[in-house]
Amino acid sequence: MSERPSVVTRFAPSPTGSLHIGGARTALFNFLYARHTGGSFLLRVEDTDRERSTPDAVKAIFDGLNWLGLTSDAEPVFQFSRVDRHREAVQQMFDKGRAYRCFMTVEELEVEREKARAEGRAIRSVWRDRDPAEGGNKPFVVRFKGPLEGETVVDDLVKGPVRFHNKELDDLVLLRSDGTPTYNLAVVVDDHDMGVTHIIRGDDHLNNAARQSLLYQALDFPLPAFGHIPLIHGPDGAKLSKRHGAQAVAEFADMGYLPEAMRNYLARLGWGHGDDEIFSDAQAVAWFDVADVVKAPARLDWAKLNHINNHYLRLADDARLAELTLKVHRSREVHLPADAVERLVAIIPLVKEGAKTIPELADLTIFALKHRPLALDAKTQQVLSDPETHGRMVRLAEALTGADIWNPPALEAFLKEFAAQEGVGLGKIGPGLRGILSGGAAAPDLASCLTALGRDESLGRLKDALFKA
RNA sequence: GGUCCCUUCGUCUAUCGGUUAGGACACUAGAUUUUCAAUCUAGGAAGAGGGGUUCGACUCCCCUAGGGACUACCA
Repeated sequence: MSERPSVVTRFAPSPTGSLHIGGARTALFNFLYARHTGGSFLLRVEDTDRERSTPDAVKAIFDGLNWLGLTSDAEPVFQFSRVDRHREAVQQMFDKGRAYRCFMTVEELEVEREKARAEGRAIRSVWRDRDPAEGGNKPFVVRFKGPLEGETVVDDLVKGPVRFHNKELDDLVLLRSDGTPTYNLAVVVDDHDMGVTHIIRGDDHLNNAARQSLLYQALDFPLPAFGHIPLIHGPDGAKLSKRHGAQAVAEFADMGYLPEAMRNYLARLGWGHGDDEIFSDAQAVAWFDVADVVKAPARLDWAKLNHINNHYLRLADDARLAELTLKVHRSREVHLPADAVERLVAIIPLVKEGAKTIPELADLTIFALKHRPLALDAKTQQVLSDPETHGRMVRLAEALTGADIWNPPALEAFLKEFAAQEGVGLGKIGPGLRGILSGGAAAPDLASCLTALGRDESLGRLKDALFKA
């Protein structure tokens, strides 16, 4: 039937730091496009720079991708392990007269660089047409012998056709003087060998795409499709950096954002499907196409991320949120009761609509984890110091003791009824009761508070506050 | 400096020659109210500027301005 090879995309980070959200979005787009087309998504670690690549960075990147659920369909390829293959490719180019040894010293290179810039052209080595024997035993790099005329067109999936004059494209270093392959050579050979059909990456590589296209031609490799997506900027429009709050996906995780929320937000940043704002992973897969990616860079918008995270917090399983929230309480060194998890599972569904992140969920649940007797805040103490209010609270506690109505609607009705009996509005009861139950911390509505705390804990807190000493 | 990319409300975006330029977040006002939220209703808010092409441009072309990437023996 169809002879068209299936789509293969890849994410190819260099392990020199953490996984940034820009990279994460690139990975996401590659992942979505692969899933959308029924193809596969691969991972390659570009570790040819031995100086800067670290195992910690590799781990950080893998952790980030796993957290986001962007797992590759095959074992990750480590680029450095493929040096022999890279050298082999260079040999092929030598055989075809498409590569040459360049014995320029760094000083000579510097002079040529200046000259080329002044003349408005790309760097060319005098060794292009010289006999390598003249170089003797001096150190050399291997350069690509690029075409001097004509043009190279990168038919980009998102930017459209982009034309480059070949004379503007310099003779790339293929092999360094120590014999190791450079990035431009390695990507081309690896993408070809891995069967990559669609290269979706940041548009900081758009210029490289032209140079790499030349390498594909020289190697007789079929040209893949390119899709260069814009970078993500900070809220002020400048390149995203530390001062914008966060850039590593691990930081977003620590700040209490859910991976599914990040996926939705990141997908919507620089790509859209009509008016759809919130959508499932399945919908993203069904709808995504690189061709629909927006051409202009997008800015990170914390408010919108918060909004989306709030949405997914509402959908999330309460036990899962309880675990996440518990971690935050632990990190805050809260003295936790033995049944903390149970308490959290009970209270989270009542407060999560008001939370944007996990730390906020911690703020909203701390009242339920307090140990009796609670320390009451100044405001509550003041409210209770009023004899009338104090008396009313005592009557409420007594009435509550006799009632067997521990569910929100019944308790709500009960409180209203009690207020009516007392001849006052809820405003005369709410602040005091709330303060007693929460100690002054944020808490949901009263009926929910009572329900979540449970009869014993609720009555206990009332007793502590009203009958102490 | 050179090459290349980009430019619709504050932000993310829809529009693919004919719309009162739509939606979302944010914001403002009101409603609700026992805290903080949440929720509901209403509202303000955009085609960088200038030339063309066309009966008709946000949409196509050119110029200008602004932003960005690349210009490494980094990736």
